[in-house]
Amino acid sequence: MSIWGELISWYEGNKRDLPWRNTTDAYIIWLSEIILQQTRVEQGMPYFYRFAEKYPTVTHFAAAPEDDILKLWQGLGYYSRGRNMLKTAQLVQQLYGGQFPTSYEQLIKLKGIGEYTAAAISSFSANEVRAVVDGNVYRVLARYFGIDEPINSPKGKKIFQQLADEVMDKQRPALHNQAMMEFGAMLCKPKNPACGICPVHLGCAAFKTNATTYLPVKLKTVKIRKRYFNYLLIMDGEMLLMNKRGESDIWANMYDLPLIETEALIEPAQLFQRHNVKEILGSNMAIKDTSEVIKHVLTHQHLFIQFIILEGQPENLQPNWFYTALDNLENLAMPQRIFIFIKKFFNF
DNA sequence: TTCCCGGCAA
DNA sequence: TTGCCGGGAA
Repeated sequence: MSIWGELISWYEGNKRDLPWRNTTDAYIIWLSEIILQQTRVEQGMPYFYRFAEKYPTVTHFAAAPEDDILKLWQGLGYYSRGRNMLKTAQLVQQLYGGQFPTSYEQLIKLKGIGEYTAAAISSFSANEVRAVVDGNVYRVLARYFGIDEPINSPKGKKIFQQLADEVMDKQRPALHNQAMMEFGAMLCKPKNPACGICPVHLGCAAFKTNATTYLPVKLKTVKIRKRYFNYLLIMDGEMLLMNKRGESDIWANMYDLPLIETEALIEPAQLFQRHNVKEILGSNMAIKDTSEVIKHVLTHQHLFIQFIILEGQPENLQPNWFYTALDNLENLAMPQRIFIFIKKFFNF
């Protein structure tokens, strides 16, 4: 018995009775697996029943208009799943005469079927020895073996797939895969796992070291914010109007030029139509020139910077604005982009 | 209200 | 790598 024997016993005693678990019909299993991609069982269940009733075989499915599929899919999200299903159903109809394939190699070629789904269908319908690795399996393996390799890096994915293959109960692939996933969904949950009643907690690395909260490790996908910086270049005689930055944003406490940030790229002329800008600058300023838009890439933000050269004096200086002599510019700490522009502009 | 979760395709 | 979607938890 593999180390997961306990798990399979637990599964057999505690599994939910789900409709797609009582069949080896690859079409029905495919239907359920696609619906359950990125989707909770409770949410997918009613959809599964509707699809299975309306399209009892892949031949029925293949004959459906796309509009009907999408209508039935409505509310499930990730609508490309529905569109891909139709393509796959039609292909299965053509290539295999409506006999849904059960081998991993055939399945993986179909639209909307990736490694996970191919492993699931082939193991459930034909007991092919293919270890499924879904979100549940990542979690169970990371915790049980105490692996802190990120599960969403290419390297991590490879490691976890290999491990899953290695520890798989090869005598009963379908049962093993079901057990792993059910266990992850019911006991080894993302938050507050039920270690107290876990059948394998004694062998679990994360349980022993109290690390379930930290495993699995997932790389944060830093979402990049786009920001649009409109810098104003304003002179008073030989003095340049500068801005001292606050401490809550990038370039904290450094110096740059008076800045008007917008949610999108904007023409300087448009910018000056804005109520809040008018209020600060008044009506005595004219646009003399505008620089190219410079893209400045930071880890978590992309800045689109343009410099607007103005003539005249603003009516209201903001609290952090001040005039300084040009020969003092060398002494002020500025972001490199700003410094380069100013240096070039004043030719020093 | 925001955050987190999750397979596949391009 | 990023976009695709909706639901449930925080």
